[in-house]
Amino acid sequence: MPELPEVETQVRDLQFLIGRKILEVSSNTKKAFTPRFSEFKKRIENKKILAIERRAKYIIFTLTSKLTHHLSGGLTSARKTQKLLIHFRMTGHFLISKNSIPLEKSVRHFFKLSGGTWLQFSDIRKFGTLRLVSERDFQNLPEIRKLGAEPLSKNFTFTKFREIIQPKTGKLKSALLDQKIIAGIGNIYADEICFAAGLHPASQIEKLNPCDIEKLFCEIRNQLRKGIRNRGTTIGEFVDVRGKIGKNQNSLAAYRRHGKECKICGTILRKMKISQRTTSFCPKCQIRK
DNA sequence: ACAATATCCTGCGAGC
DNA sequence: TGCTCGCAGGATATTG
Repeated sequence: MPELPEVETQVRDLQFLIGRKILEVSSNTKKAFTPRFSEFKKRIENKKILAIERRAKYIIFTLTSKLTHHLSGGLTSARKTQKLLIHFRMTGHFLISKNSIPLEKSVRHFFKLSGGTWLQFSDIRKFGTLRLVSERDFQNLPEIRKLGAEPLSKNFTFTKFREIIQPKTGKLKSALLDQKIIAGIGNIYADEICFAAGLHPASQIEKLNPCDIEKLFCEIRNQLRKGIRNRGTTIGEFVDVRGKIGKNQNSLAAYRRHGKECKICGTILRKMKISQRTTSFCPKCQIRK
């Protein structure tokens, strides 16, 4: 499932589309759009892509919105921007093509761009969402406002992390998955972070000591960076915009490895449910606090 | 105020 | 072989 590293991999590869115009959009899964597809289409066509960025697991396209105003002096044109907000949820990803032939069976939406390029949105489970909002509405979107710290940003320091994690209670993995605390971590990287930090995913946060917090801080960043370096984790369907699978699945130590030997001590990894998510861990290497 | 549960959806692997 | 069933899961809406 696309988490921060997978979304980041796609965003970096899509940068060459900046400056292009969205000529036409079509879809066979119109439910995914906000506002409704007909309105979305009207508002997005003939707009230029100004920026492509990531926030948490969202891809944010900044688009031009050319408006004409009748002012006292005559006809002038004013520029405003709007944002296209995309969430891959479980199985979404973009693919680049030179024509409109679907590259995968599960391609749901097509964006015809200037320069003879098509952007295809593939999504097996149809959970992905595409939302177009004005710049002003974007600033007020609750799902964006509520997002927690960006773990790879400069201002995510150890002090900052300690401040946001210390007052929390409950299980460690639940906190790692909570987008309101730290944004971008999903089930794969949550298991990997707990394993690398040597902490049991069901540990109570309030029982973690300063050393545990520091290990966690380091491993949040290490594991996410490693995921990006490896161009994502492919378990099932994730590929980059050229259709190439990632490499991070080859070096996972915990995620979905229950029943297999621990790469450090050889103990058989166990599994349990935490926050409705399957969680794999080493009962010997990962201390439960 | 919070936590637990249902919801969306398709593909895959297990079991018979 | 071919069916059914359970499971996988991010975020949100709903219920307790």
